[in-house]
Amino acid sequence: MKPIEMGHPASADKYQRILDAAVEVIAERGYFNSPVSAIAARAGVADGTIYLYFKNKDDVLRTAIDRTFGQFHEQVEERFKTVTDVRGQLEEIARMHLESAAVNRNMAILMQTEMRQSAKFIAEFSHKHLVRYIQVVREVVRRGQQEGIFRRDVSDGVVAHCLFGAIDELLSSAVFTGREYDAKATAAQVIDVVLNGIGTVGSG
Amino acid sequence: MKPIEMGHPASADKYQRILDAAVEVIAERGYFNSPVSAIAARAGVADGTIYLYFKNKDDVLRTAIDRTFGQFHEQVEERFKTVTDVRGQLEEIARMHLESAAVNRNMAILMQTEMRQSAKFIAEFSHKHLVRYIQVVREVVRRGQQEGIFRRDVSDGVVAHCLFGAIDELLSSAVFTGREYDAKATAAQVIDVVLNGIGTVGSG
Amino acid sequence: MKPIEMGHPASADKYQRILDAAVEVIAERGYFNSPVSAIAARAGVADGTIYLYFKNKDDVLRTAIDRTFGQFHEQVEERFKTVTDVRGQLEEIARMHLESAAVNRNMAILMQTEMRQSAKFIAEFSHKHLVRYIQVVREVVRRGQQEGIFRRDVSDGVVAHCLFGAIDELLSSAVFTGREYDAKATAAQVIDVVLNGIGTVGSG
Amino acid sequence: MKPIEMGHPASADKYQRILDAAVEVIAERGYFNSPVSAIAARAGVADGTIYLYFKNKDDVLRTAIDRTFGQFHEQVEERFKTVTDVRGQLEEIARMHLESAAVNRNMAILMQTEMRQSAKFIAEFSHKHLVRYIQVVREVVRRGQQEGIFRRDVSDGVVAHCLFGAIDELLSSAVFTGREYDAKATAAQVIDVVLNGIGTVGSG
DNA sequence: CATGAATGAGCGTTCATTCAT
DNA sequence: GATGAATGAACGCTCATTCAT
Repeated sequence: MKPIEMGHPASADKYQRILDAAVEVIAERGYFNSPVSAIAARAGVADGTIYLYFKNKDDVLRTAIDRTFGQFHEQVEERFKTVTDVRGQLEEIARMHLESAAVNRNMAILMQTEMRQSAKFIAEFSHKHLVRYIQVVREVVRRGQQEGIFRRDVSDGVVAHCLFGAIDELLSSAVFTGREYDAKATAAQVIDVVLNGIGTVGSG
Repeated sequence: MKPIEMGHPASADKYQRILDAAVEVIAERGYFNSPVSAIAARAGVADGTIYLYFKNKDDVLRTAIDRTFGQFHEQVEERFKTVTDVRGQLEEIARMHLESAAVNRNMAILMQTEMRQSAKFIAEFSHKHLVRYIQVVREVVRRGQQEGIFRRDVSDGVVAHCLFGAIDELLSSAVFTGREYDAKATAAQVIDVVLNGIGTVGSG
Repeated sequence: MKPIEMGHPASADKYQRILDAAVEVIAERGYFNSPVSAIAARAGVADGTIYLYFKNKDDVLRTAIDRTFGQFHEQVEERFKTVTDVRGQLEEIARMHLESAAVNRNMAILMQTEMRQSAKFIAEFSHKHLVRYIQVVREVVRRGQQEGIFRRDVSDGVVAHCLFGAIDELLSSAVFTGREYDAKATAAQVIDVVLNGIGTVGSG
Repeated sequence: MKPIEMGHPASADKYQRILDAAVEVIAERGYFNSPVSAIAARAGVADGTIYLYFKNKDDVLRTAIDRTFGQFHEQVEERFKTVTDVRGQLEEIARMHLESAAVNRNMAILMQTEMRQSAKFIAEFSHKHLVRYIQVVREVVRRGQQEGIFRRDVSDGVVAHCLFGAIDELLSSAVFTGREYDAKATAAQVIDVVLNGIGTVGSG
């Protein structure tokens, strides 16, 4: 609403403060155990204020997740301009995925929990985002197959899901145990496993 | 499947009916949109009856999940008595994982969704089950490494998570899209990818 | 729900107690100024109990009014079996209208106030009841015209509305000033005015 | 119609616009479903501006009704200067009543609905206006009785209420069904009914 | 054991009103 | 004067849980 952000400490960007508060509170307690009043309190605004910025409680969560995915996809696009080889691209995606979760651990928790909810409104928009992510991976894999770098006897879809699943599960485990990790090294490891396999020569 | 119930001798039937109803209803509507009264109605008992068998609503879900994991682990143990080679064991785990989800799709939905509720819930309860699962895989991997069948330069933990994540994600995708799959073939594919990698010779 | 009413003083017919409380409270404060909690408190039940007996707040008001009109129409039908002359019937309707308001003054207030509300849900079902009432009067008037007892040069509809309006307004005035009245005498007066007019001979 | 406003010299315009907007919006949606913000929007002013001109939301409605009644009574007084016979005066009141409702249908809706809100509101405020109206009619009737034109054996109060009620109910019916009517002709009909009665000679 | 009526805390949301600008 | 962002009390309604029968 106010185009020029002036940095007033107290009244500054309530919109963002509400989003941050929501991510924090929901990561801690879960969406359905997070009353709007708790989010408002954390953001330092009145309950009603939430509804000046968002249509309803759903909308807050949706917006927070949408923005995170939006940023992630922007990053990926940007990065793909300079890294163009398939293996590099897969490593970059894995790294950015792991890194963004390390940067915003609350959001990572949210992704690991609330996005899997079967509650209709969550399921619908979450699915959309995941599908898009998988799609990106899938296209890289397909290109790798065309270039003869990847085997053609496994479906690109299966590979994409395996890759995403592997990364996501490593992340999940780190998030829930509170373990720290090196995004770049971990990314390299996953890609190594999926590209080269864990079998010693001749085991296949 | 119908062992002699301990502690609910006369009413093992109702106990089980409530669990089944809970899984059904929660899979359809989500935990927070499933009133106890809906579960009771589906089970054909009075609302209050649920509290004769379970401490509270959480307890019903928790028990349902516990039992499913329990059965899964029993199956795995049983199977490992006859299948002893590492590759075979990994394939069996993957197959049983995918198969049990196909057999009881409602429970599969629950695992993909409600099991990953709020950080608290997953941290305190679900995580325990996943850790145990991962542990089993990990031991197989470790044995493979000792036997020289698997590379020793990647951590068994990472491999275990990658394997579990890959299977789980394929499953998740199938559950959400409603796609049918052949558990054995799909299991073979995943194991193939993770053991042999997707890179063509020399790409690694 | 309990077919045989056993007269337990405390738990007896909550349904009726809620209806009575609603009529009381709404008569005092108006529908929109009567929180469900106030109705529940007056009825001596918990807020949630209202929803065991009624779909929602609207439903309580609607039911109360429906029942009153239902009883009124039953009375009218019953009475018309023995009183068959048109003048007598008009007097009976007027008397019963005024009497039922005297018997249940709160309901009378409700009719004079809440039934005129433009709020959609009220307007719709109120209109239905009023139309039915007018219709009954109209038919009596029409019969009087056919029998040559009433003038044929004024529309039955206009006469019906005049009659209803006259009675209703006398009632309204009595209700709001708290004045007592003799239903039979008042009814006779109204009918006298509308049948014979107030003009002295030759004034028309 | 645009006298020089006292007390709001520069902003008579906004004052009136708010009143008009309130009448419009409340007629459409009902008082309790008309947020102040909706009235402000319709008037083309900010929400807060309403509170510069009116004490609160109630005050806006009250003022709108007050002014309408004021204008009506001015009209009646003015008209009574030239029409002095009792029958003529009754016809004029009825006509003006019906006409003003036809001219400003929104206000008519308000009178038929919102004016009759909760007992308190009507008792304390609206009733005053109705009493004044009735009083005027009553005096005309009384004069008619003194002049021997009207019967003396029916109370002037009863007659006044009958007359007002009849007109009001005809109006109400027209408003709710959206029917158009000829104010003068309708007024004549009502007066005819009440003065001459509907009975044929000898029926009384 | 089993019931289901009853409870009441707690939720998401609205909106009359205020007040810093 | 005029604004409209902000407030927070209040609402209608749900539902996990209890307990008299």
